[in-house]
Amino acid sequence: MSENTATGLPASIELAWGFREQPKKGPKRALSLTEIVEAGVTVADADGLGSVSMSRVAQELGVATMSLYRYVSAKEELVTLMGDAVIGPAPAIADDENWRSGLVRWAEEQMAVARRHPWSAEIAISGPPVTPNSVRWMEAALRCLRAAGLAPGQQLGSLLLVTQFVRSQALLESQLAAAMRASGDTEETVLSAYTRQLSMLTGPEEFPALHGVLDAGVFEMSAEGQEPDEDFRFGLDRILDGIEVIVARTTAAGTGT
Amino acid sequence: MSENTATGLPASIELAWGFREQPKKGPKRALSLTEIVEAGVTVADADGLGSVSMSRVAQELGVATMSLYRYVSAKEELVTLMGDAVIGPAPAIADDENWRSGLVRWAEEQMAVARRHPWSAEIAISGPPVTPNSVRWMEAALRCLRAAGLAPGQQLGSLLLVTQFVRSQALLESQLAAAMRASGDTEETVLSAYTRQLSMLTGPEEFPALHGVLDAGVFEMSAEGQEPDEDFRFGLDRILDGIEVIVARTTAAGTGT
DNA sequence: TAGCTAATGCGTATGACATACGCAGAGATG
DNA sequence: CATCTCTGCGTATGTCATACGCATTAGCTA
Repeated sequence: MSENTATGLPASIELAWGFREQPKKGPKRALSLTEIVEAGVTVADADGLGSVSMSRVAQELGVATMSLYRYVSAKEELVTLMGDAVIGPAPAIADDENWRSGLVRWAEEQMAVARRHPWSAEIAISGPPVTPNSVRWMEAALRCLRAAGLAPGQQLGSLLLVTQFVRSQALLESQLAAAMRASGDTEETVLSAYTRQLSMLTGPEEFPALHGVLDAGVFEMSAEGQEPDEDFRFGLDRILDGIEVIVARTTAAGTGT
Repeated sequence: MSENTATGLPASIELAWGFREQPKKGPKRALSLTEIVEAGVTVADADGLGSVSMSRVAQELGVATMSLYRYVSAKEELVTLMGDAVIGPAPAIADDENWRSGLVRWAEEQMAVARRHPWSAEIAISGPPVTPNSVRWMEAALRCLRAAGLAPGQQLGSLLLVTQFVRSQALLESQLAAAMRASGDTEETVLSAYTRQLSMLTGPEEFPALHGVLDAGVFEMSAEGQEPDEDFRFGLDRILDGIEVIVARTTAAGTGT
């Protein structure tokens, strides 16, 4: 609602960047932003993002609920900062690193984080990245894409593609895990339940392609697959193949003609 | 929590599929699921998904809040069905249609829906599609991918890629529109504000690739671009290029060897 | 050293909201 | 007519985010 600062960003975000010295006047602050964010992460790790409430986080810290609002102006800011905290610093990208392997590493590390903190994929995106670590990750990916020779607009478009893919894949995994936890069943059982549901709801005549997939036992397969990463790698490779097509085109145009 | 039905799906979902005849005994139902879902859509179209509450929807229909729970066992079900209602029936895919142009049409029509109901992109994905129209859309896309000669697992993986991309693109657009509405500024202003924020927070030495993009005025460009679809088409083409790579590989292997 | 004043932690209060529970009436079946 | 199921819905509960204001703290000034 109100532009709090010079950048137009919430004070807590600027604080996370290290701007905004604390004033000299009043009593010392009993907490720090980092402490609060860490407490939020602890709660989310333990009981999921749904259990993160202002009062729960305050309780975790042994302070009153309203005290948190001296550090964060809304819950959404807390959650955003929690997301920033768990991705951590971006992977280092060497200048001479192959763009594709760099992006693979980028995506894999991001995925690893998401597996460590499944709730992080549930955080609703409320705007472009403005938080320190997420901007650092952005920089890392852009370095790869720039090295690949893409134009700025293409870099941004490609980055979006990769990020969103990792995100959605992580969300999928986390939902599968949640369904397993809720039902107490194995991954295989949960997936085959889905197959059964679709089979009961749809006829093979009206839904031939769907039944083609169901009959192939795809969902069961995905459980038996040695590599849990198989789906992830497939999607990632598809996206990178797609990017490679224009990389090749751009390079050819720049070199050949 | 409880498996209500034979399929294990909530009663309202089965109802949406046309299963589950209404019982003969009690009073006639005053409402229908469709009516309720339409009322929800009306509210969301008018004031956004955030304004959809059980009481608000009930008010829209002139009934009491709790009455809705005779048709829907939780708000989440309502929202899921609202999402299903707005995507509507899937586009028809001719059997001899080129897989790629079929998917382009599929994605464009889905995007058109999302632009008509921006809130639909905000709906949290809580599991695989089980709702009638969304399964029909799934079928439509699978037909294209099957026609392309992909294996079932590849079909599913590719479908995921396209869906999630459309979804995230729609969400991005809707958030941009929301930011414009909130600030009263133009698209150009909102985007250049973001550029300014990043410029103030990051130094060109630490963030060379980022500044490369910022200096190119990418965000401003995207506002001046004649085609608002430009970003959408870029990402979509990238994904389809990526799919095409394995289509070609598969076809070559099947035909040549 | 005695204020002055900004900043702090936090108690209280408000207003949404989802939803459990149970009742009174409807209406088909026996 | 009696019964039993299903209806709409009033009431109540518990959770939450957050606005507001007060008492307290502690650096700065005189």
